[in-house]
Amino acid sequence: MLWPTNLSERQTSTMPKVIDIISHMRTLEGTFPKREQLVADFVLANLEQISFLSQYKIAESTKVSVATVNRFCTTMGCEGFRDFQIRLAQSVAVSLQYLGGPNGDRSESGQLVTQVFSTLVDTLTLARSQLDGKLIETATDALANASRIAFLGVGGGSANVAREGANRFFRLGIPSEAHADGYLQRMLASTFTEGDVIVAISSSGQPAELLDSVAIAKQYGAVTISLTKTNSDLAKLADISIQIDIPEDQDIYKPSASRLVYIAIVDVLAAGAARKRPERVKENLRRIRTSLVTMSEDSGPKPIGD
Amino acid sequence: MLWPTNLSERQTSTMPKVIDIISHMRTLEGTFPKREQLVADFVLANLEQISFLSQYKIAESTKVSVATVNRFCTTMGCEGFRDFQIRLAQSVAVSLQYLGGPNGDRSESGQLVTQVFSTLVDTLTLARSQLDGKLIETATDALANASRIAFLGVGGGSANVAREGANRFFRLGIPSEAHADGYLQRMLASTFTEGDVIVAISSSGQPAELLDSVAIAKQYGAVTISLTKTNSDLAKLADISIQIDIPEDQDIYKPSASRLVYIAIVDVLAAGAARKRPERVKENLRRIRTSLVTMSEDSGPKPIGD
DNA sequence: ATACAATACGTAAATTACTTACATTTAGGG
DNA sequence: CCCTAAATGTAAGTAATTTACGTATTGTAT
Repeated sequence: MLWPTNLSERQTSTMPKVIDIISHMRTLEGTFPKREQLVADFVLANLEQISFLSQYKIAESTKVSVATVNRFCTTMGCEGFRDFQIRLAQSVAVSLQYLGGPNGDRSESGQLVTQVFSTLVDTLTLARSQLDGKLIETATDALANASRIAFLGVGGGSANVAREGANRFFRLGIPSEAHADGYLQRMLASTFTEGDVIVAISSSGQPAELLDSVAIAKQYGAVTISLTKTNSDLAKLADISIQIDIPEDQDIYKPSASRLVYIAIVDVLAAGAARKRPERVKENLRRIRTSLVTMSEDSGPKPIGD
Repeated sequence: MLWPTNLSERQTSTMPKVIDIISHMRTLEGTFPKREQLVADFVLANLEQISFLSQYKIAESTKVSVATVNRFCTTMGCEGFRDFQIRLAQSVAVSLQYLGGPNGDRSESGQLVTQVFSTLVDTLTLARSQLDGKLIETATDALANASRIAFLGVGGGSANVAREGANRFFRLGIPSEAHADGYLQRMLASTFTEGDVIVAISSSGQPAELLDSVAIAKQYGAVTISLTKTNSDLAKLADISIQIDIPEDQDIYKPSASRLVYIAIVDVLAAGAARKRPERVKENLRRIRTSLVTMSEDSGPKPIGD
């Protein structure tokens, strides 16, 4: 067996990787017994359908016996037909993913969509691998207990991330604001003190406004969190530095995915902080929803705040 | 049946979409009958194992009858348990692919990160399957040839998406602005005319400000694009409607992923428009970069505008 | 060429798993 | 408190998979 099939046996730490059964099949191509080879050919020719067929149907189509189909599966290293079917389904799903999705949209704009989304997902994956659970823990702790939070960002992208942050956190009942202007940032920072939190966001980690603001706030006892590039000046300066290294796409026609990643991280922080203060959050969300309900007749569960 | 299971019947051209069963399950979260909900919870908690379990094992673990497990599958829109198993395997494979395999970080915050990122990836996948290449083509055409563009959004989330849009498109050399205020929106709309484009963004598709603004702009000959919920009022009103159906997570501690999807779609539009006017884009990006370089010594390739 | 061994294959029985019909319980509304 | 409809469990029925065993085929050594 390649993979534990029942819960009690399963290892939670190192689950074996999904072996790409399609490649495996191609590797074994030619080494199969004659009739099994027929099955292999048929499978390769009908990858997308196989998973929804029964052994009988396959046996019928290939003119071999059911047992041969079954044997083919064990030859492939699977437990039996069932196991094979599932593994194949997984391989196929992954392969289709690369081919631009099951909708088979091979048009130019379809590919554009695929390209942008793939980049985003890849970048998200990359970012996740760089996130340290403990650091997130520390950051959410600070945020959940903050008496107020300021999100600072400079330039179009980061400023928007900052706004998202403020938007998320005020819903948790923590006074939150976002600022994009350097002078305001510095002024604000100097009013921050113990119990307050500054979150500085910058993909370059260099803007002087941010560096100044963080230094000022720190000096007055506020906790400073940075969301920025690994080893940048900003990362070195802040108390808690969430550092992310994202390859900026050189294709100037492709928007950079980094701000999306930043927003995702802000999401994580907000979700984490929310769990640490459940009562207040519930009440606040209820109030916000109530205030919105009067604006439209539909009161069902819907995105809070559009 | 959602998908033809035998070869003779199959259509090769328009294979039905692989519905992302995980997202679908999250959509239905809370609407299941009590015992079926138990099954749903179990499935979500053991995504990677389920496909290798039998109905019995699942029934046993969740303390419900086999029949209930089966019913759960049909409630999910599947043919039966088999069908469900395969579909789930596919969804899981795709998700795992992106998440780089089972995550080793089993700490609470590690799981938090995984959860947020998984949801994002799932939602992105789901959204992509709903995007129609032709529609995107039409939209990017209109945008690339616009003499000016206004991005309109109401409420924290959508307003930010609108800002992102403006931020992206002004870099392409197209005068772009974003507005979150209802009165400004209506006033602005009435100044729009042929050759101008309005992009209205709303996850509910109901705000009166947006409906009014779109109606006004349309009346004066501007092209109107909407980015909103399927079949909403806004979707019906706009000339070009990019319609997306995203399950809003019922877990109030988990931020909604929809705005991220909207930003992703704005990315797609920007990338598409950029390709249609390569010369102007290059020149504009060059100028923007030049203007930034003077602000910091480092002139290497870096995210344009932080 | 022939006999022997080993592998390949099919048939059918046994087992396992899935599905459905029906009876019972539970929850909501008058 | 009763009635109805939905939800659930039980158990019978059906389909699918796996296994055991016997036959056929292939290869090899004499």
